[in-house]
Parts: sequence; structure tokens; C-alpha cells
Amino acid sequence: MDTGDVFDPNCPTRVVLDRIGDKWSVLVLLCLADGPMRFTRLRSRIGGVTPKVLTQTLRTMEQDGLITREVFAEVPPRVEYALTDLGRSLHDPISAVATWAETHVAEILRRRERSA
Amino acid sequence: MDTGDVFDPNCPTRVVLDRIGDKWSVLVLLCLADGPMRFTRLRSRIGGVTPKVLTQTLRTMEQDGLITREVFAEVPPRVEYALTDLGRSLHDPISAVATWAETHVAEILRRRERSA
DNA sequence: CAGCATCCCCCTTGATACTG
DNA sequence: CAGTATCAAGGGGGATGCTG
Repeated sequence: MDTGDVFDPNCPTRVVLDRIGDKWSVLVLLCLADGPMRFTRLRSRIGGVTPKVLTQTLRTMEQDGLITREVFAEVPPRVEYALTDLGRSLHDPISAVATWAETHVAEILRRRERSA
Repeated sequence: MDTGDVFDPNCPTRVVLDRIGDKWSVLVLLCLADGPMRFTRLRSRIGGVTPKVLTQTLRTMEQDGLITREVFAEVPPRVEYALTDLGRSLHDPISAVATWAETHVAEILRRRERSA
């Protein structure tokens, strides 16, 4: 397998880029960086996400080994999500992009309007 | 405008994240990091992209001020795309993510299969 | 060469409602 | 609380063909 060329459509790196490009995954990761968190907490912190989509996102991230899902046999039910080492290792790169975004958003919006 | 909370759905930072999440923008940016490039060159280096989508991507990136588009009045026509300073400033963060992707792709795919 | 025009499809995303 | 079920919609993305 060729992991050396992101430009190759068959390159598995594309898979990762797709996941990162996902609208919610990044937000979940940034959120969980503050520590383990329950479903409802995630949902309320990440504005605009529906339960279904949040569940989908969490399941996929779990399968990819980015987060863990721990169910406590209690009433009422409690489920905690947390970053794995792999997930944590992605935090810094993602965070750098987020910081860039926050820094340059204004400029981009300005240019976008100017060319509208 | 509140640029401080990525979790706010109205936060313009989301806009940038969306653009970055775009399937092709990242590839274009990585590609142009090697220097100015013509349409066809971009198209052949970025496997799997159709002209229409590539054009859309380039236009949007131009409007956002990430790249420039220079048309040479020649026959046959020649159009060169290049990164702006803004675009260049995004290269490092993006590149960090890409590197992460290449490094951890194998592990992710392994986990994904294991949980399938 | 560098693209625009068209048509189309599917797949994500979402709103709403319900449940173990 | 932490989800599932269902249904609807929209647009990103793609194939093809044409042109300045």
C-alpha cells in the first residue's frame, strides 16, 4: 500500500483526510480534549448537532480508534467518551488548524465579500 | 462576531473548517506549495478530480484569498495558480495534519477492520 | 488548454418522533 | 440518559460533451 502520495486517489491517507474533513469529528475531538465527557454534554457543547449525527460521528471515531466508549451499568444509563492515545496525538495538528482558522476567519470573510 | 468558540454553530471559524474539510482544497493547497502550477498540471497531479470540481475548488479558494489566478493572453491559453501569503500560512498546519494522516493511516485501517 | 454547460445521482445531513 | 427509527431534502460530486 502506498502511503506516500496523498495525491493518489487510492492512497489510504485520503480516508483519514476525509474523516478529518468531517464537519463534526474535529469538534468532538477538540471537545474531548478537555477530558472524558458524556453524550449529552457533548451534544450541548457542540451547537447544532443532532443526536443521530452525533452518534454516527462517535461510532466512526470509535471504530477508527480515536475515542473510547464506556458504558456504565447504571440507572439512569451513563456513557462516557474519551480520547485514546491515537486521538490525543491528533489533537495538536487539528488544534493548529483550528487556531489558524480563528486567526484568519475575518480576513477570509472580508475577501469573500469583496469578490461577491 | 464571536471567533472564540468553534463550538458555536454561528462561529465563522466553522466556515473555514468547512472549506478545509472540503475533499479537494487541501490537496490543491499541498500541491501548490511546490510552486505555481497550471490547470492541467494540477488536474493530473491530483488523481480523481474532474475539471468541473477542480474549477469550483480553485474559484472558491481564489475568492477566499488562498490562491491567485493569473491568465496569460496567449494561444493556447495559459492559466497559472499560485498560493497567496494567506494560503502559504495555511500550509504548515495542513501539512502537519497530512503528516499525521500518513503516519497513522495503517493503524486506523487496522482498527477499522478489527471492528468490522 | 482551460474551462463551462448540462444532467443526474446518491449520500450525507437534518428534523422529528419515539424508546430501553 | 442515551440513544434509535423514520422520512425528507439538498447539494456535493461525477460523467459527458462542447467551446473561446
